Amino acid sequence: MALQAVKGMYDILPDRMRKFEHVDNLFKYFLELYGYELTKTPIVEYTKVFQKDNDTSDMVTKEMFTFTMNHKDSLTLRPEGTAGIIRSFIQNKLYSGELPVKLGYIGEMFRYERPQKGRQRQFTQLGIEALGEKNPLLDAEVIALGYSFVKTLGLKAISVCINTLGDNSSRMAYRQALKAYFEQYRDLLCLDCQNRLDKNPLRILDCKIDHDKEFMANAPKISDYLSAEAKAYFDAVLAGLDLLNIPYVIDESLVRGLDYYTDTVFEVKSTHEASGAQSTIFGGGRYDSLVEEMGGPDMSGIGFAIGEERLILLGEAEGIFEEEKPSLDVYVIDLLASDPYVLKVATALRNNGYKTEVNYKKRSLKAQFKSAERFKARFIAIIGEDERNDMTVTLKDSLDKSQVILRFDELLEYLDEKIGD
RNA sequence: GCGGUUGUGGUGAAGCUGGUUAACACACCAGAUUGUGGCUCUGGCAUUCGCGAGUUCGAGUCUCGUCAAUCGCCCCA
Repeated sequence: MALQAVKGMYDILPDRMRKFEHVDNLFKYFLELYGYELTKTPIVEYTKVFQKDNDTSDMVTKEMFTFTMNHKDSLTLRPEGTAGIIRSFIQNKLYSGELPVKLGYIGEMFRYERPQKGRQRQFTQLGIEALGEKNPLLDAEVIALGYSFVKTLGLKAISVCINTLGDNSSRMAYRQALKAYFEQYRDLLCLDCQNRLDKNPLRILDCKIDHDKEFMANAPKISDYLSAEAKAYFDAVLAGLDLLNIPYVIDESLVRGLDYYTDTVFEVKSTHEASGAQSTIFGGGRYDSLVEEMGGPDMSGIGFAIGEERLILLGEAEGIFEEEKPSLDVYVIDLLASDPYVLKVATALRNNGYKTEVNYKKRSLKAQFKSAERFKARFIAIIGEDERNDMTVTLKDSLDKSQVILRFDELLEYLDEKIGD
């Protein structure tokens, strides 16, 4: 069988790569604006890094690329960015300096899931984590960073959903209440939800099948189980968003997949039809206990991760990218079939900052002109026997089709005048 | 892990109830035009229909399997 890429993993070819570059650059700009520093952690971690005690999410139980090397440690291709960053934060004792520590990352993540639109087995996340400070204004600021990044990129059809899970004790109490409530209706729940009832009752709330059933309406609400502090905290986050003019929707069924979140959780979704079943562009939230659980100091953190492929998919649907391949300054036509003088000219051009392409192939002048056109070359330099012998270049301007013969040492000066800024 | 749909050249695709030379268009290459881009014209470009079996005198067309893509469920960025 012919060789092919692994299922769910895709090549990023030049046309698409330009879009990734564009998105990456804007993201890096926002990191700078908000004082986050770019970091890189390994793609592979010990499996323990991703396995929390009493974690019930499917992602951790069955959707990871996990393997064992030399019958020793179990390793896992990272399914998300936060755990690795926190491991690094603890291992490198970053908590001993100025707080919060604000880190950003761009990297590949791996999840063993069935691929579909907006879901790949290898995908890229752009993320940030702010560690070591718990303040509702910081929460608002983190959301603001992501929101304005996505807005500045050019996406229009987006909506910010936010919720609070309360602190650990609020959350526990709520979870118990939900479980008790749904237990009464166990037989009425769909099969998936009967399963969720034991594993993760919060997830029942946003089940698509059971959503409209009668007993849903009276299910306990998180807002009734929040401690006074948790309630005040959430209100302060919302006030922060109001202040920043960020529109949001409070969604009490928003619980997020990973179990470590406490207090603020949020998701930014696309409302564009092209998003298919995967409409979440980015999501994140605050985690009070994760750092400590992983062996670090008792510090809270907050972060989010953006799915870059999804972002690009939507960007394409909303037409925010320039499709044009970058143009060339000069295309050098070689009529002599690989004469060193041709390379000398091309190199001189490149050394002076002109994007230059050379034809090395032996083919007709006509074919070379067509090639130059495909590259969208502004100038076409023709080198044949006469030019080589006289150390000149025939230069044709593709805009007005005018043509001049220049001595080699005049060429750069001429171009500087024509296109140099 | 579960379900639906699809799979013909570089691309978009035609191919009727199985009948033997796999349309057409674009792109690409060459030439007409041996130093000039467009147009036009001429010619070239799938030993073969994702892959493997089977049914048949005969399979791109039917059956099974397999791989892949795609959409949805689950889960999630």
